Amino acid sequence: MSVAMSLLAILDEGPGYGLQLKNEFEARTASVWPLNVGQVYTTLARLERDGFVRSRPDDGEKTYDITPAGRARLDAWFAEPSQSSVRSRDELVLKLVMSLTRAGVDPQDVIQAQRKAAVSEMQDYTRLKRDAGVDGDVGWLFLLDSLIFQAEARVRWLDACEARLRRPRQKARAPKASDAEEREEVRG
Amino acid sequence: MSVAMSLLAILDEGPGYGLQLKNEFEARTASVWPLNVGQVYTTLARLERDGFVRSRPDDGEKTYDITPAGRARLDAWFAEPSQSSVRSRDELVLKLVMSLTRAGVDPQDVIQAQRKAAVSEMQDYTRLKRDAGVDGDVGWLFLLDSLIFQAEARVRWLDACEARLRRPRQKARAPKASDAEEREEVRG
DNA sequence: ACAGCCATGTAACTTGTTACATGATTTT
DNA sequence: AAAATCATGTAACAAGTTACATGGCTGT
Repeated sequence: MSVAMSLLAILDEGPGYGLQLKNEFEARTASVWPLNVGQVYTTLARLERDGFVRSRPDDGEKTYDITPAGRARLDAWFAEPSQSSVRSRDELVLKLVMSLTRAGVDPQDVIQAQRKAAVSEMQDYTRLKRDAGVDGDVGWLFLLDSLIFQAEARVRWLDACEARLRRPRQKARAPKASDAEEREEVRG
Repeated sequence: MSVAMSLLAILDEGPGYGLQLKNEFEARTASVWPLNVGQVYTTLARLERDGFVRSRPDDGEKTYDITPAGRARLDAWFAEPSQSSVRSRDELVLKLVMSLTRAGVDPQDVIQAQRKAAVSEMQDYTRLKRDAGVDGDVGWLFLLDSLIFQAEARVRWLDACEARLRRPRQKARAPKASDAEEREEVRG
């Protein structure tokens, strides 16, 4: 959905064609989120199918225009709250939760490996931000900040998990709906 | 992928069948991430196709076992870093970036609407955490913490964006490939 | 008998994604 | 002429998701 709505948003600023849209998109995300050209065409076809854009064969390029319905859809998109939780199950969280009951895997190891990756990510983005400076493109700075904030939150979350694992003050509560009775205890 | 790997992780603790796996999964995510039963069956079929599980027709239920290949795949999954940036383009970031160049939409409004939603999310999860207490299920607490940390990061990111918009110290750099020349100035 | 749950499954669809084919124009 | 770039497109697949069909068993 995000890609479709982004293309729609670009088209709302004026008509455009396939490759041009790809370049616009990547210019705004500065290649952190590369976009395969093929996907632009498939997405445009789906947008046209749904009546959000209309194609107009020009010279060599096939130009697309946004329709009133497309504009309405775009308005709705901008107004909608983007729920972080619902959007998709967080892979890392599932990984860690699942590691808790897995024999042979120490959750602490998982935490440390993921922490290392997150810190490294954070450093990369921080470096990019330093290169961009304070007078860079606003959109690009927003994107970088988001990546940094998210990575930082991730590191802090991993630290909190690690701390909680180190002092298991709880009485090893029996699992709620599970019927696995001889569940293995997490080794410290 | 996350769902498939999670089911595989549950199966690694012992054989199981469809509905049971669904219940196990939901018990561990306490219904924050509900899982349609149908998806369990489609996912199991795909896992079997790929040789990660093997089915064994029992009485009424069809029991599944993890295979050595499945165990290997699981090991790899636990070892892999979960990259936050690559996993998927962040919808909210795209929304905000795209709103920057959109006539008729004030990025500040987008920010405020999203901030409100994020704060509300945070409060919901914080309430849930308070109810869970410090001696609750570890996995459940991990999940809640993650949701809280992510929502908090989101709020702080939105605040940072808002602050940056309010003091446009930069010389309103011309957009790279865009041809929108009369860009509206953000109102303070 | 009927309501309700347990249990399995499938057809259909969405979004994302890539590998590949094709032709036109431009550069070397 | 060969290589590169521009431009469009398609077939195919992965993963997620849901609505619906089907059958068995249990309690009232």
